[in-house]
Amino acid sequence: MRTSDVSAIPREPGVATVEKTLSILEIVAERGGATAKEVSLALGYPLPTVYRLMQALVSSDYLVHLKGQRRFELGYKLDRLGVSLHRQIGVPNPVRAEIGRLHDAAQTAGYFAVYRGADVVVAYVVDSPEHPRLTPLGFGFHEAAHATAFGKIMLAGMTPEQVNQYLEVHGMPRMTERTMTSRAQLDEHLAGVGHLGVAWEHEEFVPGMTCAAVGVRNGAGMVVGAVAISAPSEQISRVRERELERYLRDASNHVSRYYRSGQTRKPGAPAAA
Amino acid sequence: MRTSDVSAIPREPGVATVEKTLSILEIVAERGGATAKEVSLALGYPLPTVYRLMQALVSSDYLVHLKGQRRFELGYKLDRLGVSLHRQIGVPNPVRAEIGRLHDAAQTAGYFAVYRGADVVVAYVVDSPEHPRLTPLGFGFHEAAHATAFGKIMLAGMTPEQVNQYLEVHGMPRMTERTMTSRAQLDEHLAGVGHLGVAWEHEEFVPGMTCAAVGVRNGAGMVVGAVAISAPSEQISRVRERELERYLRDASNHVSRYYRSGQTRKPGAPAAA
DNA sequence: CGGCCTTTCTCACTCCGTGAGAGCGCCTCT
DNA sequence: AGAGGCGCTCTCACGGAGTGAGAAAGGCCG
Repeated sequence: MRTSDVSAIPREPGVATVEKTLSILEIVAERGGATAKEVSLALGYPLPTVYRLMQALVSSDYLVHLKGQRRFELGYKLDRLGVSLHRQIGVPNPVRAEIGRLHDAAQTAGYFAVYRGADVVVAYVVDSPEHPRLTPLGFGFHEAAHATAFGKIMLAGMTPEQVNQYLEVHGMPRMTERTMTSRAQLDEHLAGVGHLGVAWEHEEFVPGMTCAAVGVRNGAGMVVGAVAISAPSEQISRVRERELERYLRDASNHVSRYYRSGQTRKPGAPAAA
Repeated sequence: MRTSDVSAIPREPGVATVEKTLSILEIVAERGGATAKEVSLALGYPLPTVYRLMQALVSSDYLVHLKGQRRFELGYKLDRLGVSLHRQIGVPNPVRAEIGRLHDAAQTAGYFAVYRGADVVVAYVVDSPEHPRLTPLGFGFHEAAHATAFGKIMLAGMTPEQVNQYLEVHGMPRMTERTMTSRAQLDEHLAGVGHLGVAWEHEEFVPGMTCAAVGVRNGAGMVVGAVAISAPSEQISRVRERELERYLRDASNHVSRYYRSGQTRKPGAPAAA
């Protein structure tokens, strides 16, 4: 929902046309297809402009024009780009399988997170109707590292400068009443996490939900990722915590072994399978 | 690639900026990430322009800037758009399962195709290392209906005017030496396909590969999609043909039953014109 | 056949994107 | 460490590209 208030908003010196074009794409995506008029109304752009931009998108295969139904829908190039993105983030199949095993064994949603540039990003998730993922924690989630279990593991694996930089960009927004929002508190917590090798997060991100994570390390011993689980807090007893930690360490060991064994990154060709 | 000579190229009156922006996106996708300079060189756009456009893409989350590695890679919004596209094409789970069963039973790659606007598009594929898909036939493939088995089924399910329109847009390009390229020949063939209820395609699309398809019908008896398989021609004996037809009809029956039973989220009627 | 909606076209204006060039800052090589 | 190279950003004046009102063309409906 973009407000098209031209006067008030301090327009970044971006390329206005690009922004308009992309917002059209997103409107069509949100609504599952839209007519030009709907877009025009929703975004406040004049009709001819909308048509021109949409035609540009159609001719590049980012949209298709369903003439019969007088609607625009998303085009096929978006699938290819999505696939490319997944290939760039590149979670190897053995790792996927390991997260699947974690999900099965722990009977919780299972996650795998990696660094990407200065960010911490969810790269793979396995869940099921009985054990669903935390709603915002899908592929590509890269916010609020201070309030998630895998985020803490990954922050603990960064240099102090990197942590500073991360927090400068993202801040420490309060997600729930338990979220840590003071830097001192977080630093102390991260020291503990680094010491124990496991991070717990009790309702600091979503009320009623608990997460835990363990780091994945490469041959040099550096944290390169994290395996994590999430579960309703009510299901987490002392015994259950021990059990989950065991599953996490187990998964982490297997994944770490994979990353140590060579095939770390960019194996050139996305090997079959 | 010279950018200097504007007069020679018959520029469509598209929005040039949009085109440039999207081509940047695609370069980054192809190469699995790129620096601004690489993009500038590859596309022949001046560096500042590339930076400006890339920053616009970054600020909309279509790209990310990995400052550490001085590279741009694809952003997370592309995943969401890809997911939206899949939702718009919307192959219901029971249908997916049926194609999976087709793959298992027939021991071939399995396909499901639907109408989308005036197009015929591959909506779902199940394959495996032993039985891989035909290389260009991935999700979103929508060309050369005259040379594919599912394309023939879907053309046979369209009105003559719809077929005319389709062929006007796409033509009948020769794919192999067996491709039908005359309209009369195709019409005759389609009549046979409509009569038999199954379409075969012997090396008309890719040399050495054979495909077959059977239509999926809704409650009104209209073709709304097609189930298909592909296999190396050398594996196709007379007996095997019979067997594959049986599997296809079986899959088609199950899928058709699903579409008759109500739950058709979209009335995938062949809407054209 | 006549209304209504979608889509395309035209055209003059002006605003927006453009791109050379300079300058800054980080990484690397010696 | 210093020097050099490279990646990245900013500025600014020019010019053409995008813009958007308006109207006309094309379809579908009753």
